[in-house]
Amino acid sequence: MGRGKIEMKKIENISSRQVTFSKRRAGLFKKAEELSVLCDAEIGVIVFSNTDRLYKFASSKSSMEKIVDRYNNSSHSSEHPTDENLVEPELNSLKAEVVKLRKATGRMMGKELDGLDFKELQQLEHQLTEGILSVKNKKEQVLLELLEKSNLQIEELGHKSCNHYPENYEAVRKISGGNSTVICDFKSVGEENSDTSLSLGLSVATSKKKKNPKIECTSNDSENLMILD
Amino acid sequence: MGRGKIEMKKIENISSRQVTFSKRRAGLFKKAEELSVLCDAEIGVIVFSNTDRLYKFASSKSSMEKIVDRYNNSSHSSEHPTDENLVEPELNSLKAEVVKLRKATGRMMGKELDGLDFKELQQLEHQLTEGILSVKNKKEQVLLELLEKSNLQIEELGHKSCNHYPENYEAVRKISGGNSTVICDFKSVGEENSDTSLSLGLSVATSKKKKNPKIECTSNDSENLMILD
DNA sequence: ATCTATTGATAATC
DNA sequence: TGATTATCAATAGAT
Repeated sequence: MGRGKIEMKKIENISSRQVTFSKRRAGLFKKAEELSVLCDAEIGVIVFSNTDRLYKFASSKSSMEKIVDRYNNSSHSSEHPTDENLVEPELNSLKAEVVKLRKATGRMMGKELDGLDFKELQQLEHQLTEGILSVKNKKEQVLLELLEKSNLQIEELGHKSCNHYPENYEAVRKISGGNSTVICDFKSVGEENSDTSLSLGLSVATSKKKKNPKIECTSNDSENLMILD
Repeated sequence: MGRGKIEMKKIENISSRQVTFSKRRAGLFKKAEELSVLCDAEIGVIVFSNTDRLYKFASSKSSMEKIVDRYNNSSHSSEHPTDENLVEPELNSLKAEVVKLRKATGRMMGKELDGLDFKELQQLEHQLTEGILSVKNKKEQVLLELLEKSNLQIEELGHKSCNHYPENYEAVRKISGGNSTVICDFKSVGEENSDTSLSLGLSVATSKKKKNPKIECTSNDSENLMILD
C-alpha cells in the first residue's frame, strides 16, 4: 500500500528505513489499540528498534507491567528448563527459587496438586484457610475504617445541619472504636457463611474473573512456610 | 476498511466480535512481522482475549522470553535499582520475579496485606477460596483412590478367608467407580463439617472458570509456536 | 472458510 | 519531521 509495493526485506536505505519504522510502528500501535477496544482484549506490544530503542504499547486500562506479569503467569508452568551452561550460581539459585515459588503459588491457587499426598494436601488447605482468615480480618478492618470515616463525615454534616445521626451510629462507634488494629470475630458482623461478595452484594471479585487479580507480595522467608516437594 | 466503517467501541455481538478478533489479530501479527523484517526490529506482541486466552507473536530469531527479558531490563533499569549493574541480562528480571512471587505467596498466606484496598482483598479472598475448593476436591480424590485400593485388598483377602465385605463396600464402588479421575461432590462423602460451608457456598461453575487459559502463539520461528492447555 | 466492496494504511514525494 | 495523495492491503459484511 502506497505509491508502489515494496519487497518484504530489510530496507537498506537508512533514512527511509527510519521513516518507515516510524510510520509502521504508529500503524501497528493503532491496530493494537483498535483490536483491544473492539474485542475487549488486553494487548501489549514491545518493539526494539535496530538502534536498541524501546517502544511499547499497552492497551488502555492496562500497563505493560501487568501484561508481562500476566504473560509470565500464564505460559510458564515448567518453562525455563534452567539452561545448564555457563550459568552463575546466583542465577541458578534464583531460577530454582522462581520454580519453587511458581509451584507454591500455583498450588495455592489449586493447580498442580497432583504430586501431593493426603497429609500435604491437608497442610495446604490449612494454610489457605489461615490465609483466608487473615484476609477476612483485614477486609473487616478496612471496612470498619471506612465506616468510621464515613460516620465522622456524617457527624460533621449532622452538626452543621440538624444533628441527625444515622441509626447505627452508636453501635458502629462501639464496634470500631478508635482502634486501628481491630480483631473481630466474624459472628459480630454476620458475614461468615459464604463468600463475602455474595453476602454483601458486592460483586467485585466474583464477576471479574477475566481480569488478572493484582496480587503483589512481600515476604522474605517463604521457604519454611510453603509446601514444596 | 470493509463494506462499511465500524464504530471504535467494543463489538457487542459475540460471534462477530470473535470473527473480528481472529481477523484483526492475524492482521496485527502480520503487521508486526512486516515491521520487524523491513526495519530489522525485535518485536513481541502479547494478546489476551476477553476469554483469557493468550496469543503471542515474537519476531523471527527471537522468543517472547528474550523480548520480555530485554524489556524488563531496559525499562526498569531506573526504577528497580537492583544494584548489580553488570550482571547477566536475565538476573534482574529473575530477581524482580522472585520479589513478586514472594509477595504473592506472602499475601496468600495472609501476610503483608497492608497496602491492599477492599476490592483487592476481595479478589485475594476469592482466589484463596478457589484454591481451597481445588485442594478439597483433590483430597477427596486421593482418599477415594486409597479407599478403593484398600477395598480391593480386602476383597482379595476376603476371597481367601471368608468372603466378608466391608459394610460400605458397595457404596464406595458406586462412588469411585473404576475411574481414575473421580470428580466427587462433598455431600456424598460427608467427610467434614468444618468450613465446608464456605466452599459449598460457591457454585462449582463459578470456581471452575479460570482453569487453564489456553495459549496460542504465532511466530515464524517454529520454536516459538506452541499451544498449551 | 471464501468472497468483494470499501475503508484504511502507507510509499513516494514534496 | 509533517502534509499530500496515489496505491495497495486489510477487513466488514455477506455467503
